[in-house]
Amino acid sequence: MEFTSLVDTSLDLNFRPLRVSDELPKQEVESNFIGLGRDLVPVKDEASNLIEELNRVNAENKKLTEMLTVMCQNYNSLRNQLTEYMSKQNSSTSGADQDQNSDGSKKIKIENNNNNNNNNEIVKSSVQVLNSESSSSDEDSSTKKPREEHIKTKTSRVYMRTEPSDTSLIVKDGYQWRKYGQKVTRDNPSPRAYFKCSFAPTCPVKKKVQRSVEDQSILVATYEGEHNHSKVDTAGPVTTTSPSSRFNPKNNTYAAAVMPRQTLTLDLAEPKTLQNDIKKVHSITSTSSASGQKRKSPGTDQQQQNRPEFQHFLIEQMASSLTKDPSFQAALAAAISGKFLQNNSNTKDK
DNA sequence: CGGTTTTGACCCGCGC
DNA sequence: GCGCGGGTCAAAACCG
Repeated sequence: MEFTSLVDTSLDLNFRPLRVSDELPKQEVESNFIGLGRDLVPVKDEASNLIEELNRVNAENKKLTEMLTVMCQNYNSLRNQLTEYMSKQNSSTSGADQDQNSDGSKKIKIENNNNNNNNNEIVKSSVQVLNSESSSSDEDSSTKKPREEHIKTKTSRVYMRTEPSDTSLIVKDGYQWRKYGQKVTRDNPSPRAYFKCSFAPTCPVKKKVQRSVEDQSILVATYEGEHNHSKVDTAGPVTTTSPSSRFNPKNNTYAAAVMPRQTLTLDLAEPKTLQNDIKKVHSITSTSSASGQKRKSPGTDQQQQNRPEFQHFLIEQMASSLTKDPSFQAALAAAISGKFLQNNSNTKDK
């Protein structure tokens, strides 16, 4: 299982002008645009907008870097666990006992623990892969299904933290669902909701959502099957409260206009790519940064910006801003969990 | 008016 | 055969 297939998430960072910042001397900003022959007052506004934008982009860069680090750590951890499991599987054909869950089904359970104290919505995401020949657990069972479907059905589970006050059983995963039933089960006082993909019967995917017995604030979503279509482009599932980061659930991207008419796509397919994309962000922001400071000492600033320390700082700034954006976190989490599911299905097919 | 949600009824497998 | 429990159906209610 490669991370590339796991997370094919792109970022589109759609930045909007922010609040006015007084950190940069106004004169510098003004002087930058005098040469453009513009009126002073509009230039002032535009310049301050650019500065705001720059500051915000820097902050987001930092956030993104932090988030990337955490993601990479989690990914490595997940891959190690998977590798370990695979090697166990290969070394012993009868070694399934230790991998069996209490319900008897053979599963891979990879947990991705909540990394820190920020407001991540997804506390942990786990992927459970049922062996094609194995029976399903009580939770995962679709006992009435024909055997063939049993073999084909991919089951995965996603854990998502919700607000304690939020009583809805809605898991934002980028797909559109239609609820077709709700039931109170014996082992859990919380009702279990049953959803079908809105594209049913074309798309056979179902999901069950129920609150965790241990922690009522955690929603456990169990997915069965795999989508035969792309994500629905609805604002609902991954609504971002901040217009600055517009998430597109169709392709798991964040749309970003870093600079006016400049759209940037961050491909989260793999850490290396991500790093490169962050650098793209940086290079764009560097450009805007340069335009804001060029006047004073163009050459010096250019050199300054080319310094790795400065680049790193900018990256950190942007990443920081991104990772502290709850809407971005939610969208990213949804995208990743969605990709986990997809990858899970694809892996099973092979 | 069409799509979605709600909810009681029904179906089916399983254990006794 | 019966009861139990999970899953699904489908009519009514709801909503935009």
